[in-house]
Amino acid sequence: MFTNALQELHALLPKHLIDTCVEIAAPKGTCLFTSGEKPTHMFFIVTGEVVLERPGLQGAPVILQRTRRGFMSEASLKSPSYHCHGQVVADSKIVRVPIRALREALDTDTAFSGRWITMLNKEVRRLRLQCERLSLTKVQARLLHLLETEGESGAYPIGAGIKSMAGELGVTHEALYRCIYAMEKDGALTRGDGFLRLSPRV
Amino acid sequence: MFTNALQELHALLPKHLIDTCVEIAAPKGTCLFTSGEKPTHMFFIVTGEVVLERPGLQGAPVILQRTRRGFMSEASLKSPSYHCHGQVVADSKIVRVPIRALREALDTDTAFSGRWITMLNKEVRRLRLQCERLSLTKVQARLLHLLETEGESGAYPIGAGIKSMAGELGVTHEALYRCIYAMEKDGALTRGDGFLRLSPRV
DNA sequence: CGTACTTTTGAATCGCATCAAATCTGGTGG
DNA sequence: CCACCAGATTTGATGCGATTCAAAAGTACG
Repeated sequence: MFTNALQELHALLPKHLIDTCVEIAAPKGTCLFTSGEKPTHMFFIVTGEVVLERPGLQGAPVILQRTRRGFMSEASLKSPSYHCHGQVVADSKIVRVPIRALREALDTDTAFSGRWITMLNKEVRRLRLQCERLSLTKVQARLLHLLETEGESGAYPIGAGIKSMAGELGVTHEALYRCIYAMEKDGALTRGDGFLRLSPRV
Repeated sequence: MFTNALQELHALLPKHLIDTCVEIAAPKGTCLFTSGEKPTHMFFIVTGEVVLERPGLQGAPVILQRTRRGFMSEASLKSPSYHCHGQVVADSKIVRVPIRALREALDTDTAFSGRWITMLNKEVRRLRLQCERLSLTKVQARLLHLLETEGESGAYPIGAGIKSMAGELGVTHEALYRCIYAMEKDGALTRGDGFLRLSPRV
């Protein structure tokens, strides 16, 4: 649809909101927000990678969302406080939109709120796919599901590394490495240019 | 917030939309819609239980969502076709809202679209929790997570049975039975009245 | 060159899926 | 009222696959 993430943002937001946006460079390791904090901005990822995470019940952080493009934590639009951390895991370019102006625009501009609802619908569907994926028991099944549903004709960017992918898939990085290796050996998969590519079915 | 699901619906929808709603009784086994079909209505579950499911890659159906109250498949609002099945798994009372009127109301009534966005935000958060839950590896951890996040102070309705719960948790029913039994024996859990109850920490 | 991190390989263990079967349950019809 | 059936529930045994712990090799960066 859009070759460029910024185009997408411009198509979504009304013009007067765009003027209030600030583009920031967020190096890996930056914390955009932490749990409990009051949201003042919405973050739109242009390039790079950001994860939403929560300290897990047993200690290990759980990744709730991994975003390489698009809004992060849309759900916090009307929340008085964040319920998770926003952590930058790869050098990123991010557009910051003041949340108050955004809320006002949503209240007055019906065309905009329609587009916003469309975006949320997309996110809901994406999350349902992720749930479906996580309910698969085998690593290979999850990886195939990821490549088939999120990849562009079977090509999926590795992004911030296999470890980060493993987290998103809900498996250990060792298991994912072994799975990728086995599938490469089978010829079901190739790796290169920072992409995983499904081999076309013969 | 609302003791009654219908109150919730009335608070959400504008009055003129309520008049277009039809309440239907859907016995267990009813299929509300199937994949590929064009959405003409939105379904609001008043009582009972409905699941969104998709035929899994390996055959076994995958449960994407289990709703006992509230809108089902909100994400299909603007979709030309459903991407999953809506299956009634317990005798249910359901309100059917014509999707066209709903769309028109969202386009013109900003207060309503604001409430709709709030609802979608809640759904996004719920789905993220589900992802978090499914990324836990042990059955007991998933069950605890479910009771802690979705239960009312640790009490969670079993609803349409353990098998249905097992599907939602992404585990086999045998594993869940065994887990519940073990936790009951430990005194961490009690069962009764169709509820699972977490024992208060001593 | 050293440090920190990712990637990779190895081996042991454990929990869950799987298959099988018995029991229990509610509902139906004779 | 009982026989019967379909489904849910429960228990048992087995094997696989992922986790886990450990450690080596590779890589980026100052």
